[in-house]
Amino acid sequence: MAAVPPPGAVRPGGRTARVREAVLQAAGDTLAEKGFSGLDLGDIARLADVGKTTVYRRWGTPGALAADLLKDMAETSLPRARNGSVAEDLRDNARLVVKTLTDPRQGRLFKALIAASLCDEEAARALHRFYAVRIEEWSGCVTDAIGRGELPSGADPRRVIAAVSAPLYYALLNTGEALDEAAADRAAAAALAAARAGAL
Amino acid sequence: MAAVPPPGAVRPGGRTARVREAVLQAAGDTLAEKGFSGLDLGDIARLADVGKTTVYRRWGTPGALAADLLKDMAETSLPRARNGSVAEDLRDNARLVVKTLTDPRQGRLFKALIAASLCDEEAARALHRFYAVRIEEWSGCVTDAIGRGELPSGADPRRVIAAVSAPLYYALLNTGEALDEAAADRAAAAALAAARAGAL
DNA sequence: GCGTTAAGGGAACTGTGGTGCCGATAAGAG
DNA sequence: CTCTTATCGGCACCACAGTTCCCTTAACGC
Repeated sequence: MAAVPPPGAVRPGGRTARVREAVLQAAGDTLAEKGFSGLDLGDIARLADVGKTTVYRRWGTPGALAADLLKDMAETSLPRARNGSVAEDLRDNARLVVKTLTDPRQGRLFKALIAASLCDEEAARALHRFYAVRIEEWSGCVTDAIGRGELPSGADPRRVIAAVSAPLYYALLNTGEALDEAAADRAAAAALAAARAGAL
Repeated sequence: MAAVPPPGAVRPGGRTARVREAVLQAAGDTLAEKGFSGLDLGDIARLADVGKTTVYRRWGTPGALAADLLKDMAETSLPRARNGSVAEDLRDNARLVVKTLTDPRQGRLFKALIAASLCDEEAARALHRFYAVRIEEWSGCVTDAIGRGELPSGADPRRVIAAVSAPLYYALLNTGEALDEAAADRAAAAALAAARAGAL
């Protein structure tokens, strides 16, 4: 059982890195444009101007490619808000989520990545990791609020942040309802009310 | 522009109906077992003991087949709870959702159908319709509660019901967190607190 | 630099998912 | 019951996604 290193792991620099970058770029564009079911590795190779064999060897399946894209996305982080009040911080978070999900490219990309996570176990792990990172980044807002006495000390920071996003994703995925600023503000207010009541 | 009726629409009875039933049954089984990406129309034909040509002619794509399954599912409705208190009704709803999503067959099936809705426009419409129906069925709990004075009259029944499910689906799809009875009770309590505070 | 070999890329091959064709069967109108 | 024709189903066909083979290029350890 000699551990066979996956292709690209031994000499990850130079050309290998350039290939990965070009492929992930093409994958993001294609996912945003055609969705997960339109992610064909042959197309990606042509679009990234890379050998078809290379794409099949390094990624193998659309799911694995989506998973790698998610790993890449999890590394670039956005700074959270620091308004000095939870109400405003949560509202900013909700509006950011809505802005992302309604953006023509980002919204379609996120849908496609969720689809990927539902079709591929590896992509699912990468997606969960991605959201864990994003939630962690914003949970400081809640920790600070507890410190300021704005929220009960029993409140779970990650659950509060998750509670803000949840209804927005539910609208996106399940009901298909419109995502606008009013929806964002409602989501933030609901999460805040639940947190204040000690339900989170 | 003579409207060409889709195959199966002119003589929907007898054999045609039996074929549809067998195909939808096979589609449900396959979606639950292999997910949306494993939904191959050729396999379905073999499993349902039906001509391959027939499946391709009537449904054409995995997405359209999933959409038809969703239409079928939207027709069979489950009765809502009537405990006499919103808190209990919402808790029952949350527990039902968790029970469904953690059931080995149902949980996988729902994931697969959501994946289908993210890959196919028609399946997306069918899924949104499905949830609209399910939410409508339970919104009576909230309407009744408003009548009893348990909730402010401004509360939107469908939004309250959606708020119960949202964190559970968020856990299922985005974070991958465990779905247990505690999570259900928390979701119900949070929705209730938000509704009482007038945030919904 | 140099040499080793990991990684890339071109081209030919193949299994199979999806289609077209056409005769067989039975739904539904009268 | 009879007739019309919608729908089913078997078979042959084909385009192409995914693989294999092997040569070329360039990482990176020394």
